[in-house]
Amino acid sequence: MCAAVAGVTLKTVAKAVGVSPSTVSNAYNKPAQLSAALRERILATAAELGYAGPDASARALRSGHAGAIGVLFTDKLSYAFSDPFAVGFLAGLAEVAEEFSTSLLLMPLSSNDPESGSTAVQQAAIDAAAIFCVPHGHPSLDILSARGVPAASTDPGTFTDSWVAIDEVAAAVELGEHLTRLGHRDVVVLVDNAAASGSRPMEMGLGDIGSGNPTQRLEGLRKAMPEARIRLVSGGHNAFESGVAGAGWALDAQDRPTAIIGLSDVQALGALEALRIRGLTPGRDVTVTGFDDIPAAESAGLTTIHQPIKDKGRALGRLLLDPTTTERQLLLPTELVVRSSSGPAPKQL
Amino acid sequence: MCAAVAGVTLKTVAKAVGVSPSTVSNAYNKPAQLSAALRERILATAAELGYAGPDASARALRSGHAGAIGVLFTDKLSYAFSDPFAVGFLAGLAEVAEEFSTSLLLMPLSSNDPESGSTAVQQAAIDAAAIFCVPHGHPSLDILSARGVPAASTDPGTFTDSWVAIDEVAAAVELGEHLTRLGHRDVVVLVDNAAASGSRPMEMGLGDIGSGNPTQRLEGLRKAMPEARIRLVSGGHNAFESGVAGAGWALDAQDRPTAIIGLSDVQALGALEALRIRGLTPGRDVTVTGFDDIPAAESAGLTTIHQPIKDKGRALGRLLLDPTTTERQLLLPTELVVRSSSGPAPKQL
DNA sequence: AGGCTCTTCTGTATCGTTTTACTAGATCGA
DNA sequence: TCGATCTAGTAAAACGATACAGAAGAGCCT
Repeated sequence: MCAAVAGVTLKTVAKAVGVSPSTVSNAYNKPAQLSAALRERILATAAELGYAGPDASARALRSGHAGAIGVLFTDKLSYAFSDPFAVGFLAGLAEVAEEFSTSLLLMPLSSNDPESGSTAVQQAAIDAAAIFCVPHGHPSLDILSARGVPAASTDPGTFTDSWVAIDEVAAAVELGEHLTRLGHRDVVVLVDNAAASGSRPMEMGLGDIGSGNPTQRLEGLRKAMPEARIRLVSGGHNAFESGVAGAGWALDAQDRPTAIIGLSDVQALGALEALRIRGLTPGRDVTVTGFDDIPAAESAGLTTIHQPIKDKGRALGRLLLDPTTTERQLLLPTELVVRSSSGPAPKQL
Repeated sequence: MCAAVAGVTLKTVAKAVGVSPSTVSNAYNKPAQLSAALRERILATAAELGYAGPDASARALRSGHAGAIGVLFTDKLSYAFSDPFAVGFLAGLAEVAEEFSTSLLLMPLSSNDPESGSTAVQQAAIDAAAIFCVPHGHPSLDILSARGVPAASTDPGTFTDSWVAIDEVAAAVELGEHLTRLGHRDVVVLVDNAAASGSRPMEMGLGDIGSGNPTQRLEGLRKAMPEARIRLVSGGHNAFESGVAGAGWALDAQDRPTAIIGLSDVQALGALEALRIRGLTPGRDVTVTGFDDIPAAESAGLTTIHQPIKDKGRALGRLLLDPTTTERQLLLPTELVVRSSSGPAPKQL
């Protein structure tokens, strides 16, 4: 009830009750080790003195575990929350974390000097780390790997060999084949690129794509659409607005593509908005497809690749927290979901 | 690069280089305190030995701050992510956290025995805590308050006197007046109630409502609709599905209300879905309103109360992290946003 | 009574840092 | 040349808890 009084430690309480510090510690951590009566007395005295229970940092130091797992996110932490895909992953992860009464530590990715120990990834007291769609070669990954905390990733290509992923290439092939069947031979792919942020949308080269998911999805598309012209366009980082901008650019260009492929659903939804603004009908005038199948994709009628994102979070959580987990590498199933936003390519003039 | 080698501490490095531990510590924390050459040498040796930088827990213990702020969420952590309102708040909070290179520690609310020190709220090493829509009287609040960490809440009624809130009553009055003007005299309010979860939707008394936002919003409604019959219905915890269920129950009842008021947008959106299923048109057959104005509310044409949720997160973050902040109590503006889901009450037969 | 196990509690070392006060030598203005 | 001010570094004491090895006493069996 009453607020903690500064300077009151376990030792203070021990002295007040007249027992050893170990006993007080046990009162909190191993109730079985001491008589109920004494425990009662200790807790009462503690309350009286304004002692709020063992200090978290001290406990973490001595006992060697922090009761929290770190989460490393794509790009800016604040963007992460704008993508329902990421949020779905978090929800799954949180579910498992709750089960093990472990907290989730969301760490901002530092683009700082990796040598200064001041980055969150360095500072964070965590028992393990979940890596969510962090581009290969990001400095924070090096720091994390150097720290030696157990880690699991959503990407098989990260330093750790614990991961939960989908077969990105195969999924993209499935989508590409769908588009090929519909006769699309000229497509624009909306990619995430922080560099294009703020400035106007621009066409990208393969080198501008962060390795990881994006490259693999592109690889699959190329494989399934060997005869198509595939252009890469970015309207900024992964977000709805970037989709609007990037797709808008493509639609207004001289040679309008017959299909626009968002590498994520948020971008694809942005593309749908760009169509709407221009009075174009998705699936008839221009085909739009996404990736991930976030909830909003369904009501928007977006053709996309479904992946069980919440399960991904759950599985990753288990990998980190559940010692009985044996499979360290999981490939989750995906499925092409065809909705109204994709249709046959209009005959070219 | 190479993974951390267990057992290598700051001391080991110090011995290897032939300097004192303090100097090694300084090499990481206060580069200005030692010659660049020596620092270089220390860092090199550290890398060679597989030392990954100062241990986070030890640093936290000794220096007294953890580099993280805790976030206490409504109900289950995993539900939190299903409400875009909560997610928006988090995004704002994350923005500020990033600025101060501080991590966000999401803690599952324990419904456990508050005496066992095993709850996340107890264990967490945090410098401060953000309290987001936690119902009054929740045990975790007591624990938190007892720990004596600086805290800020989205609710003026919590133990701390730092808060960022909206005038809930006034907002509800505005909404209620809108409905009164439209002639609604028989309304159902969809409330959050974990107890109704799983079971069938049910009518609630005032006592079943968690104190905090919900009570105040109700108070405002009553004030603005003095002549109306107001029923409370819950389809479970705060979620889309509960809205579908609760609204469905109300719509199928003998005496159908002319308006359904979701105490949150997610519930209201669920209500819209319930209307859709039954072939009813929102705003004509039945009026539906929400609270919060999440992004999806706009495209759904939902009449609702807009509040700057991301700003709320940002402001709360500042309250916790920015020492130059002086105003400890902030009231953010709200605005009634009228869209197509509200319309005049149909003439009663 | 002697030996055995249980229960309940004690003391102390230790976890890996950062902090504080302090020192030896260099630099400098007068 | 003298004291004052800086610089680059050291030594030892915290920080607040938990782990570990034991010890005193109770209870039980033979």
